[in-house]
Amino acid sequence: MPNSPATKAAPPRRRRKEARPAELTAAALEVFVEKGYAATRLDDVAAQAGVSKGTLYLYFDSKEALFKAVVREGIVPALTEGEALVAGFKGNSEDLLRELATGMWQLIGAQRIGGIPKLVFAEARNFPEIAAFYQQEVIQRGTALIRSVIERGIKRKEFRKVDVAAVVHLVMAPVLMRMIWRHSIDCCAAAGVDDATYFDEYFGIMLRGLRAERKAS
Amino acid sequence: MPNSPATKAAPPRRRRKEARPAELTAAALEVFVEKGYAATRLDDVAAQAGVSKGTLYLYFDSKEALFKAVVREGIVPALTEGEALVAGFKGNSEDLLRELATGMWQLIGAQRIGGIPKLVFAEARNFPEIAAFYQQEVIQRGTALIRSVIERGIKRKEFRKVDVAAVVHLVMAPVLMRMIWRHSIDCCAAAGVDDATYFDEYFGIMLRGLRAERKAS
DNA sequence: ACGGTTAATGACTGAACGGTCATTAATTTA
DNA sequence: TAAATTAATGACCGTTCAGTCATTAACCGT
Repeated sequence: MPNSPATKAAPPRRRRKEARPAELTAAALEVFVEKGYAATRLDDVAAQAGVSKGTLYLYFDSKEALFKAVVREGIVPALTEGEALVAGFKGNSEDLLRELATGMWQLIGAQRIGGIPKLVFAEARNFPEIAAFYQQEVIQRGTALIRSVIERGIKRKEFRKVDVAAVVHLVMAPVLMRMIWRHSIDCCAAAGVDDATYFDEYFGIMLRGLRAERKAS
Repeated sequence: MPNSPATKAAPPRRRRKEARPAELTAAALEVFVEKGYAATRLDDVAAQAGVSKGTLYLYFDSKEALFKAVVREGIVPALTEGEALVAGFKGNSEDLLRELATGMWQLIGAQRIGGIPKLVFAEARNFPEIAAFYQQEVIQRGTALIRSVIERGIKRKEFRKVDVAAVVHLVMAPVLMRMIWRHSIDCCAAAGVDDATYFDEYFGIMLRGLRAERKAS
């Protein structure tokens, strides 16, 4: 039994004004993804970060502000990166879609932050402020990004003519559902299908489904 | 001002032992879908059904029991119907998949009960009992149902050889995501795409993606 | 009409949680 | 080293909610 006799001796306070915000959003991400928004207790976030609840309120005005910070830090940069990829891409649109989806999966889906979309979908109704925020900062940019890829493919005659708005959602759905499964019923191994196989089949179906038919000469 | 002078006169009690359970599950469905599981207050469910909270506990042991009753009443019968469709189907597998997906959408997705999957995905982590229940009674049967259709198609050489487990999830994803959108960020009109268009494009891509390539003679 | 049965009620309990603020102590400055 | 500054604390408040139970009243048989 180390640390005797007072095992519960209060650890010394540390003043670390600079490092706190990042530590707190990291801790918050952990707990939000684990518990959801409403069910996250700020005491738990504080404990996870090794500080008291009071300290949390020193850096963030409210639970909502804390959540927004987590999203801005974890998702928005990935979107910016995706936009850059699309803007500068030279090859065919199939490859672009592949790279974009794969990149987004690696940056978001496969990370802890990949638990956030589930949370937002789940609790949007109960927290309209958060829904509006996420709509603006993530969904609008995300769908615009996919749309630009689909339209590029159609314009270059690599993809069939399809209803772009619908297809944008169809392309995103399997990726989003993969994130959702991973963070809900069967943690980390949705029905025993590994990521590689899942994405292989995803591209196999999606790209065959989008490909412009080769007109018999 | 009708009903004067005591506008707040307590409405008379009514004893309706037979009708209550169905009324209560209907009210519960409404509130669960609106608020989610944890955020649903049993007082609200009772109010929605026009009874007091005490009455609710007369018919259901707990919130959990109430929720299970809602699922058993609203989703399980649709699965049974789907199983019957597949078991007796004579045509080709493309048409079977079409009918199954369309039928499930009409029976579940387009109804209020279509809000339940979102809720389960969202809160499975926090309520393991409910996750296990839903896994057993819905997910297992649902995935088995889709799997049987995919396998049928491959066996009859109507579909390509694919990784069945992965494709089962890929086929379900767009339908599930449609339900989720509908009950979260943009209520009832996911990004301005109507159901008909969405499902047209869904089948267009999925079936093209699954179809066995016609070997050049 | 009246007494017995039981469906229905709603005030109450105990636990939980977001947010506050007076107090404490680490660090800096003089 | 002593005073000033401010980061950090945690007890506390008001509110919310699942579940309980003593009381009330609707219905039924006689």
